[in-house]
Amino acid sequence: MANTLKKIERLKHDNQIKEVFSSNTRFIEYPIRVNYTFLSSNMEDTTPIKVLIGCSKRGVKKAVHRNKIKRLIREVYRCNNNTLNSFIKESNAQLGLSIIFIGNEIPDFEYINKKINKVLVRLLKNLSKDD
RNA sequence: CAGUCAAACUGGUCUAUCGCUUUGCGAACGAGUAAAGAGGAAAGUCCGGACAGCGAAGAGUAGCAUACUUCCUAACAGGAAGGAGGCUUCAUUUGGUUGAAGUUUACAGCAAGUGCAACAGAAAAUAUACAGCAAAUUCUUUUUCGGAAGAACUGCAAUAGGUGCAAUGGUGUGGUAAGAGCACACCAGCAAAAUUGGUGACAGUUUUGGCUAGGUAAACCUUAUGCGCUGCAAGACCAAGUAAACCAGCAGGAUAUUUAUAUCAUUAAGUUACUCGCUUAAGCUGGAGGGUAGGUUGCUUGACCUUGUGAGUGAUCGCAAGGCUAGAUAAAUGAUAGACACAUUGAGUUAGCGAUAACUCAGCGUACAGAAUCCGGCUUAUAGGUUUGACUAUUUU
RNA sequence: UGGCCCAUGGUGUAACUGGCAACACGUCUGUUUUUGGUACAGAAGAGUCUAGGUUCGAGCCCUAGUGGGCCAA
Repeated sequence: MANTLKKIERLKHDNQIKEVFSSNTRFIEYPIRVNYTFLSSNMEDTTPIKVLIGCSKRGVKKAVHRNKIKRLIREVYRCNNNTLNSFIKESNAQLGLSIIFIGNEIPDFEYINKKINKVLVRLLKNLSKDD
């Protein structure tokens, strides 16, 4: 299965975003904060994970740098989301996920790679516990 | 030859793998395939427009902006060319006297009104007081009997009484008791008129006038000119459901009559900041349907770009040929690896008397910065490269 | 996207129409006390967010920037 991240796999709708942020399931793996929840079912849309990637304006001032960070996170997530994807598919639900960068400095690829992998492992563990 | 500053232009290239957005093909929002995909400032949001809506679509006031002239432009607080002033340098002169070059100026009005000016200074705008000068007159003292000194009264008008950022034209002569543009000469400067040149700002010349008019408008203000307000989160459309808002029917205060119209009054609502003005309504029943959330559209062919050519000192404009060049929306234009290019640091080799240059290897680095309706400007940021100008230092021949 | 406001000792605020940057709390030193607090006496600590301009002279006026906050939807 190819590592893709299309428009449909992004978390966009206002209500869904509110749903994700109002739930209490979250953790911080500095400099990344993760919120996640299972979304209420939607018949038309069957993508297993909906992801939102963000970066606060307070920490990083320049728009160029924010763009850069978001692109890095997106790239790493895209390359490593296979196991999570298949896991969710088996449980036949829809996961809403938000990944937000809360650091102050501009990271490089290696750092982000390490962090995101850690995050995904931790997320899997948490989800399997809930089941 | 190097460095610094200023201005203008430019703003890395290629390959592989894995991806993203839009559009075309495709029955298909899937798979596949082809094409395209961020700047000179996309930034700040400081001006000006296009485009769109609002007001029963009017008037006045307030408010805001601009400020030498002419031109350019869709428009501008932008630009071009010029005028005037300031500053610097050089030359020149008895002398900032004259000229040249460069640079710079929010450059209408304080000879409309009002206000302000700490400290210092007699005085900060008003002419008076203080200090000062002085003949005559009166008084006092003294005397060498000529006069002298002091006080009062009176006259004088400055600005050199030396403070201040700033001091009421300057020099000289006459004049007088003492003085004063009081008078005169020369110089500087002002106003008015005429005239010459220029589209004009303005410049030159002549005559007359009164002797002099202080600073500050980035103080209030005055004058002239311009501006209606709000902004693509504007606005339009889509399916579902329903309101204090809309439409229809019935009812409705006083007066008049032609009995459904007019006028008047009360209250309320809507009308861009305000005022006037304008519009509408008041209770009951029924109908039809807005906003908000979501989606679609607005959305990219345009005061467009490239090349050539003509007009103009120039900003700019005309003509011809060719081209289509982002359109996202919790927001695409990316990531990894490698090679080259450029800059810099260190080491080495070669050339050269030398400053240095060329080559090889290694390390580190490659600016500012990311479209959000679209254009024209301005401002600010910017590694390296190229060009031009100014300044500084130094080497070699 | 559009609009509005603010920045002054360590902290919170003043400074009127441009003319010596003030106050409180805090800090430090001394006195009082067996010691600490309280009280009393005194001292230090800014050049007003940054850079230009106007002015004889800017915290104040003008221009540009930096940082922070607020509002509409």
